[in-house]
Amino acid sequence: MGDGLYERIYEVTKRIPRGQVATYGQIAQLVGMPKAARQVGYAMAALGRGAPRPDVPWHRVVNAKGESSIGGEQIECLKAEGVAFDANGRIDLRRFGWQEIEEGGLFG
DNA sequence: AAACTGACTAATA
DNA sequence: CTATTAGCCAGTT
Repeated sequence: MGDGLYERIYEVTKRIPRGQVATYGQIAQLVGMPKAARQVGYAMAALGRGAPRPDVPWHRVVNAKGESSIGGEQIECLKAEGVAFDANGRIDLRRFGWQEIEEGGLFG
């Protein structure tokens, strides 16, 4: 523990602000492994499976299409935080996608 | 030790 | 829109 890739993923996931979502690939980039989007998903799968990680908001992680890969509780949790889904069950990442850098304010 | 299984993404055809 | 391919890691059997 602590020196695994999964732990790194959990640390980044914990930084996602409430009411926003991040993609697997985005987190993969933040941990320094832009091609490890899969591992991010697998790391999330490892949660809610007897691994107590109540401090990791795994529900704020969705796929690149802006939709929940598992649905169910995932979607319910996001709706409860104010994240809106369209008729296709997709999230508008322009609005709810997590951006480390703020809008820039230049035009934002 | 080897094989299997998972909540992904981007590019190409 | 679908199918295929390459790139990643950890836990279970």
